Amino acid sequence: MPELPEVETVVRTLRPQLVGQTIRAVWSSGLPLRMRRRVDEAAMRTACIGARVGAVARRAKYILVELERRGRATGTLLIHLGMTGRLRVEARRAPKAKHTHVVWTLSGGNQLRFLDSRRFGWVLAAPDVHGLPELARLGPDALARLDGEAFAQGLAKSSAPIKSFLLDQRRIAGLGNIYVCEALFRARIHPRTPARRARGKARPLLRAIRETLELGIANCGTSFRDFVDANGEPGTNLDALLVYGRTGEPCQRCGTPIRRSVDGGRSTFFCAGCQRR
DNA sequence: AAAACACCCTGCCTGC
DNA sequence: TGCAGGCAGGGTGTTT
Repeated sequence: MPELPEVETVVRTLRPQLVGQTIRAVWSSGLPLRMRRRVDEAAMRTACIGARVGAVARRAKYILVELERRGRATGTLLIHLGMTGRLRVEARRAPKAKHTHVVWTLSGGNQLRFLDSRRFGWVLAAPDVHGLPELARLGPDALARLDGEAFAQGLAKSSAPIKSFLLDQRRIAGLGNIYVCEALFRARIHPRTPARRARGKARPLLRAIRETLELGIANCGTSFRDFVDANGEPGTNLDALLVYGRTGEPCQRCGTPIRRSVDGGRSTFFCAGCQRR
């Protein structure tokens, strides 16, 4: 479900509720999550119980809850929301909603809860998560200061459609289907353009990506179906989308009806007038 | 090595 | 009202 702006929104709403809290207990449903992997409850307990939350950060679409003991960093709780993952902070006595898979009890009397109906999300805790392949293979964060020249060189070496290129988290990390469609529209690049042919547009494309993501964050995320932040609030970015989900509506730049195609099994929205092959 | 595809899972919406 | 089919913003492993 969530892409970079949604994850950033969750992190921002989570941070004030978690930092300074000590984790007292951990529970998990035992059901398998992403790739049929179960949460390693023993490792989770070892890393979390008695630890204090020092910071809450984001790397691409991952949430990092930094743990410390006696003021020293001792580990990280790593969370990926997948498609339908949600984090909520609720009173300990509040009933556990359906699809609750992990619960961390906090010193203040609340619980952090991870819910995920489709179970495409992932949760783990470890002393050092940075060497894990999940994080190690990520490309530069899409909101980091990106090197336009390096990005252009990456484009030049790939024949994949530009949409696939941008969705590949090893190239640039944090974009998903919605924001890729939006960024390509802003940059006037057809989604099926071979990456190497978009090389000359590397800088405008990076600018479009940044604008798209910053707008998404300013609007607290896109709530297309059911995205909500850690307080249960939906974002308002749906209204700001220019092409995604707008099949048949006139392009806001040229009036051509927005088209939908399917690429690699995923919906693509674009304007055939502005985004020429 | 890179690109294309199948797969993981539930919920919701559409059309019959 | 029920049911089948299609669709969904994620990543990963396997095949080509």
